[in-house]
Amino acid sequence: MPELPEMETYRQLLTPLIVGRTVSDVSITREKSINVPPEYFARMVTGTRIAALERRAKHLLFHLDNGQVLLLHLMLGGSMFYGSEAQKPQRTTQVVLHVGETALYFIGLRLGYLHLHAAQEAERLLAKLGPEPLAPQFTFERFLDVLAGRKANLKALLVDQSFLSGIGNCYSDEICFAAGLLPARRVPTLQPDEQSNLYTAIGSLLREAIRCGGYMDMPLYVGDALTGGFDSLCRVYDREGEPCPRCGAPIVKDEISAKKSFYCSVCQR
DNA sequence: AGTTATACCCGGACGC
DNA sequence: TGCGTCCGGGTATAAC
Repeated sequence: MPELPEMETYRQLLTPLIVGRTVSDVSITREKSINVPPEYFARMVTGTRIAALERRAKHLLFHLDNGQVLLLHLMLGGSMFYGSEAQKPQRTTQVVLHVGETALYFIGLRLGYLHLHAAQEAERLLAKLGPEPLAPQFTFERFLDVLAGRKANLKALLVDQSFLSGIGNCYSDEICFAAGLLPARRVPTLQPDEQSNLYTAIGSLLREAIRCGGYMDMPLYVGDALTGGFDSLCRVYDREGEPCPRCGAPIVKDEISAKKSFYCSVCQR
């Protein structure tokens, strides 16, 4: 499921391909994936220029030059493909934005969506998101501020979008492993050095994952060599029974706060 | 206020 | 192979 690094990878790869270009046509094959009548959606989007592409947590915002924004959330299983009809993978698409000869295909939007909003409205909808973990303003002091008073375990905390935005099930486990902390550890039990390790792990893990193109398996376009590079670098996520890369003990799969969780019971305390 | 339960949705995994 | 069943997962919302 796309999390912050996957959406950031999309943003980086997609920006030179579509920003500044005009949407020549729109196809909608699943009305539930959008939030307005298809005719209205098509009328508002067709002919507009994509002025900017912005990532906010796990969302991508397509800023149109008419003041409207396409707000994308891929949720589970959603993905995008950019290319020609012939190159497109054999998957049903829910929405297509045609850009000249090529098109941006939105695939696997089940719970995911591509919603049309006025820029101000999109802003309002995103207002409850917690801080961006990679923003320069997100200092260790700020981290301690948002940590204060929390009683939850690390798993529940890290995936809580109002605490920090952009982290999901995979990276919460990878962050806990990098910090040497069990996902079931509760915030009030964290020692000062553990708080510091956690903060450092959040930044380093997310940055590494972005550098490697995230862990999504489907390339954005033919010849895309970046997307998915982090998949083979995941230390614990979805690696039940495999040896811990640090100590060799088998990775444990557990359920914490109703979330699937993977960790090393030797390296993480 | 913070934490937990539930609905949403359907591709894909699984069983027969 | 083919059909049926069921699960997973992030988020909004409701309920403790």
